[in-house]
Amino acid sequence: MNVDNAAEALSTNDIAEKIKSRIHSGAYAPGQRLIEVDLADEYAAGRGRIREVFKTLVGEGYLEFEANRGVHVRRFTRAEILEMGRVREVLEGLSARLAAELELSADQRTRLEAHQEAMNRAEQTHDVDAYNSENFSYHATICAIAGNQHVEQFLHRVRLPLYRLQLPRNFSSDSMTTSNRDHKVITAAILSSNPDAAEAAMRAHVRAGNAHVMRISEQYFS
Amino acid sequence: MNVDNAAEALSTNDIAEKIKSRIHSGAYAPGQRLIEVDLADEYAAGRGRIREVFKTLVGEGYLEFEANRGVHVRRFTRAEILEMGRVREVLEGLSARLAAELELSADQRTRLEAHQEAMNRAEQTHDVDAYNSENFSYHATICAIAGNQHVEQFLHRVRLPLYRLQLPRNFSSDSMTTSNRDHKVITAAILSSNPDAAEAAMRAHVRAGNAHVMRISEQYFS
DNA sequence: GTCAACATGATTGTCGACAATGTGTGAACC
DNA sequence: GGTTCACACATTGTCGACAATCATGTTGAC
Repeated sequence: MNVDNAAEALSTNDIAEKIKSRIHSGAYAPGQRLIEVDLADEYAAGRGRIREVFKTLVGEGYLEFEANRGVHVRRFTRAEILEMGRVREVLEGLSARLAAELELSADQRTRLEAHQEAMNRAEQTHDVDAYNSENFSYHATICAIAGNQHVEQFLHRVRLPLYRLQLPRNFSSDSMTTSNRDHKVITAAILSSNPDAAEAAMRAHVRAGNAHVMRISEQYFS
Repeated sequence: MNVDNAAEALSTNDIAEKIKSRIHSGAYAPGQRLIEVDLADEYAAGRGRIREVFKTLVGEGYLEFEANRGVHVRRFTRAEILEMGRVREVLEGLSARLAAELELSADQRTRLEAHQEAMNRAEQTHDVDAYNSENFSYHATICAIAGNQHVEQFLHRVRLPLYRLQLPRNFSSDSMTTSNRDHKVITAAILSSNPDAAEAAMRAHVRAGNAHVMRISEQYFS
């Protein structure tokens, strides 16, 4: 497309981040094959560097590798997403548990409450986009409070398919209310340092989300 | 050491497997730096290929990368192992739950029972090595029955530090009895299709193992 | 018209060479 | 003797070239 893809020197890490964000945004669509020389050209790098980035992104679950065919953007079937959903259930549950086990700092409490209130506002004003966005931040915040690197890393991986399914109609105004009811229970459990309740509520919450995936139209899985 | 490292052509995959097994066996010790040109020489490959293998193994948690310093074998602190232990707890729990949710085939029942009986025998004969080995197979079997790719993959990652800690004295004859008591409960829960019981028992079992790690001498973490 | 064999182009697989970076050693100076 | 600078060595970072492989389209025989 662009003729002037001269660009300045990008570090190998920058390239990886750019490719990831293009996958998230859908600029690189699920199933799309990525040609080494094209990207090398586009990012002003040699093929070797692109290849190494590919290997890293395969490891992170963004790309899939096929011998002598290179890589293509990972495509998730409904069955795979549900399989990942089961894992997400227990990991989000652990995340909530770990957060509830800690004595939260004032700052952590404030952040958690702020996200909860933002979701409450979005719910009342029926702002689906805002709710969606805050929903992600909320879960990320709990994960950050939990402070377990592996939980964070693994959760990121099993959440990958959701980013692409993160469409406005993913939340109807109705399911938004249901979802936020769960959030309030989780928030309360964490703030009152009740690990068992926090984990149980979070697991139920994610399980409900998975049930939602089961009802989504087949077209989204292409 | 060897002068005659001529060797035949190894596929890139073979190289990755060989490096992994050397890490497991301790031939490449935790913290040891791996020099690209040395391995390229040893495995009769170019440096580029070795670099790509490194990227893959970093992604799998075997190696750690440092800018301009290459890679070294991942070293786990006690705190990290305990952090991974928390994740292992819920993932092994999920593994047991998923297995218990299924209608097991005759073959699956047989395999599970065979491992349980092998552990029983090892317990009675106080054969710590056999018990250790069967213990790993037992957990792997449950995981295989569960049939969730992500559970399997993630569990493999959080089990990594245990392979190196898999030393004879890891199980005293006493703790072997305690451990196997858990196993019997888990096996029964899976065979009788009781997911809640299976998960709860497995979580308690892993939690006990983590408590054991907390008491291990500091020397093992080097 | 159909199919096989072949030729061709596109893409990945692999290597070696050179540049950039970091590390350690030794000499010069205070 | 101790500190600092500079040089040499070891190692990683990057690229371009060539070989191997795969996909596709074309030719020719039946």
